Amino acid sequence: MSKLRSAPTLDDVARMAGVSTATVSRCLNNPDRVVDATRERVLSAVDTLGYTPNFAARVMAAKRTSTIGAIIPTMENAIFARGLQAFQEELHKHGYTLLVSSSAYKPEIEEEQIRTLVARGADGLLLIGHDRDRKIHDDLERRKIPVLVAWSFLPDARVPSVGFDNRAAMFELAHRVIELGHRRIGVISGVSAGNDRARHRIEGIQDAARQNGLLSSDVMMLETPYEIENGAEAFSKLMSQDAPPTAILCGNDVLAVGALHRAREMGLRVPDDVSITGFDDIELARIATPALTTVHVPHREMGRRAALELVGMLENQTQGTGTRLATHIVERQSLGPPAKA
Amino acid sequence: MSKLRSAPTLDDVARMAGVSTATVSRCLNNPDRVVDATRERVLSAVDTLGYTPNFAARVMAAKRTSTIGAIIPTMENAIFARGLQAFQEELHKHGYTLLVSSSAYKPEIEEEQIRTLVARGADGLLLIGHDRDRKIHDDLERRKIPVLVAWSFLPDARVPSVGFDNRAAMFELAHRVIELGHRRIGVISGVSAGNDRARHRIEGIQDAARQNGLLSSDVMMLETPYEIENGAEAFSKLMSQDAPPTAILCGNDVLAVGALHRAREMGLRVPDDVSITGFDDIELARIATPALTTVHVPHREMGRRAALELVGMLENQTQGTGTRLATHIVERQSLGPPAKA
DNA sequence: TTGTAAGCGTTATCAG
DNA sequence: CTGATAACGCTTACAA
Repeated sequence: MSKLRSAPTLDDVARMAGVSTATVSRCLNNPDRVVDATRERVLSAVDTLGYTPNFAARVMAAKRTSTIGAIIPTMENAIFARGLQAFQEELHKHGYTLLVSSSAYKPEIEEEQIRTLVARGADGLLLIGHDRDRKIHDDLERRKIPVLVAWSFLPDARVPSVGFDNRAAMFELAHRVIELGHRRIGVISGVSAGNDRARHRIEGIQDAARQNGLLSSDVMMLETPYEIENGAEAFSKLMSQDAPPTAILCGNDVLAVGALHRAREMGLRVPDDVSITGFDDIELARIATPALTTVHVPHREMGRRAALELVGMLENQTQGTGTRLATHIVERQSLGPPAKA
Repeated sequence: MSKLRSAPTLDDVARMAGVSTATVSRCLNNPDRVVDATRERVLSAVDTLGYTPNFAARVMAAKRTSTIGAIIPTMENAIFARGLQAFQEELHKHGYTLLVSSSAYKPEIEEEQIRTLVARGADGLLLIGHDRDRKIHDDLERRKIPVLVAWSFLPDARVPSVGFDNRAAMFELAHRVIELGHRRIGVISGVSAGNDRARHRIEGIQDAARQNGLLSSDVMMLETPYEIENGAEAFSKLMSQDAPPTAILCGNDVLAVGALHRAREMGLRVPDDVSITGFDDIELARIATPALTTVHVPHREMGRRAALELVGMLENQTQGTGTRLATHIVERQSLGPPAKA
C-alpha cells in the first residue's frame, strides 16, 4: 500500500533503509545516537526519497514548534522592518523560525492574530507595546507562553520588554526644539488610544513644554493614523490656523514625510518657514528633502536583543528581565531656529 | 487526570458538555449538522474553557491547513507590501490564512523557505517571478501543491502567473524617454541573474534602443541589488563617465530614489541636468523630490487576482489560467527632455 | 442527530 | 545502538 506520488513519510524512509521509524527519527534529531553505518544508509534513503518531516506531526509528538510568533502593527512601511529582520536573523541562529503577522494597529485584529499564532503552536510571542486587554495576557500566562514586548521599555510592566523610553526620547527632542527658540509647537501624533508609544511621546512633548514655561495653548496637537497622506493633511490643518506653529513634531517619520511633502506643495520652505521633525530614523528620514531631524532608534540592536531575551525565556524557563536601549537625536536639515518675526 | 493549567482540548470540552468529541468537532466545523440545544451547550463549554483548537492536530487529521504560503524577495521596502496586503485580504475572505517569508533575493534562501512552508503544510504557494531551479517545481508538482507566480506574467510558462509583462512595460517607458530626445541612456538594473523581472526590463530597454536606432554603446548598464544606497552609488558611476547619460532608467523605484538623492548631493538638477525614472510606482515615487516618473503597477489588483486564482486552483483542483494585467507610465517631474547641448 | 473508533506522521519511553 | 509502542489532539467515515 504505497502512497502514490505523495509526500514520503518516516515509514517510507524506514522501510527503504531497513530500520525502524525510531531510528530514522534519531538520525534526524540526534545523529550522534546512531552508529555511522546506519545513519549513512538512512540519510541516503532520506535523500533519494526527498523526505521532509511533516511539521504538524512533529509538533504533535514533540509538543513544541521552535516557532516564535510576532505581531507588528503594520508591514506597509518600514517602521518595523529593520528591527524585525534582525529579530528573525538572531532567532534563526538559535534554531527558531519566525512567523509574522500584522494588526493594522487594530487591537481586535491583534487579538485574533495572537489566537492564530498560539493555535499554530508558537512557543513564544513578540508583541509591540504594552497597551492591551489584560485578558490576553491572562490567557497567555495560563497557557504558559512566554511573551516579550518590544519598541517600548517599561521597567515594571507585567510583561518584560526590550525597547526604549518613548517619553524620554520625545522629551529630549521637544526640549531641543524649544531651546532653539520655538514657542508655538504643532504636534502630529499617531492615534494614542491603545498605543502606549504614541501616548508616551505626547507626554514627553507636554513635559518639555511645561518645563520650559510654554502654555498648553502653545502646543497644538492632532492625532491621526500613521500614514503619509495623513501627515500631509494634518500639516495643512495645523498651518491654516491664525497663529500657525513654527515647528511641528511628528509622531513618526512617516507622518513627518507627509508633512514635509505638503509643506513643499504649499510653497513653505523647511526649515526656514517651519521646522518639521520625525521619530524612528528609518531610511526615509535620510532620503527626505530636506533630510529629517528625528529620534534615532536602534532598530537592529533592539531586534537582536529581543530575540536573545525571548530565546532565554524559552530555554531557561525564566521570567525575562528586559532591556532599556538608548535613543538619540539625529539633527538633519528639517529643524532650524524659528524665523525672526 | 485533568491537565492542570494547560490548554484545554476537545476532550475537555466534550466532557464538560456531556457529549462526544465528534460532536464538539462538528459544532465547530459543521454547526448545522448539530441540533440547536446541543450546540448551545457545547459552545458555552468552549467559551468557559477558553478552548482553541490545536492547529497541528487539526492539520494531521484533516490533511489540509487552509494556509497559503508566500515568499517574497524582500520586506525591507514597500515593493511587495501593497500587493501582498491585497492578496492576504482576499485570501482571508475565502477562509485562508497567509504565511509570508522573504528570501532576500537569494535563490537558496527561497528554496529553504519553500521547504519550510511546505513542511508546515501550506495548501498552496505564491512565488514571485518565474526564474527558479526546475527541481523545485518538480517536487512541488509531485506533492501536488498548487503554485502561482506573481509580478511577472508569462503566457506559456510551466506555472500559471498573475502579473504584467515586464519587458513590454519597460519598453514603453524607454521608448518614451528616447522619444523625448535622449540619446545617451544609463540603466541601473537590479541583479538580473535568477530574476526574470529584472532581465525582462533590461530587454525592454534594449529593444526600445535598437528599434530607435541607438547603438549599444549609447546604453550604459549597471546591475546592483535593489537598495537605495546602491542606486546612489550606481548613479555616481554612470555620471562620472566622459559622456554621461542624459537620462537614467532604474530597475525599480528604490534604485531611482537612491539615484535622485545622489543627484541632489552632486548638485545636479533633475530633470534639467539629468532625467531619472523608476518602476513600480510605490508611494515613495510620489513623495520623492522631484516626484518620480515611473511605471505604474496595479499592485492591489494583482494581489487580489492572485488570491482568487490560487483559491480557484485549490478548490476546483484546476490548473490555473493566469492573468496579464496592464501597466502604464506615470509621468511626474523627474523626466524631461535632455538639455540642449 | 450523535457516538465509536480508526487513523494522521512524529517523538519519546522502555526494553532488548 | 536499535526496535516496539504509546501518546499527541483532532477529523471523519461508519454505526447506531
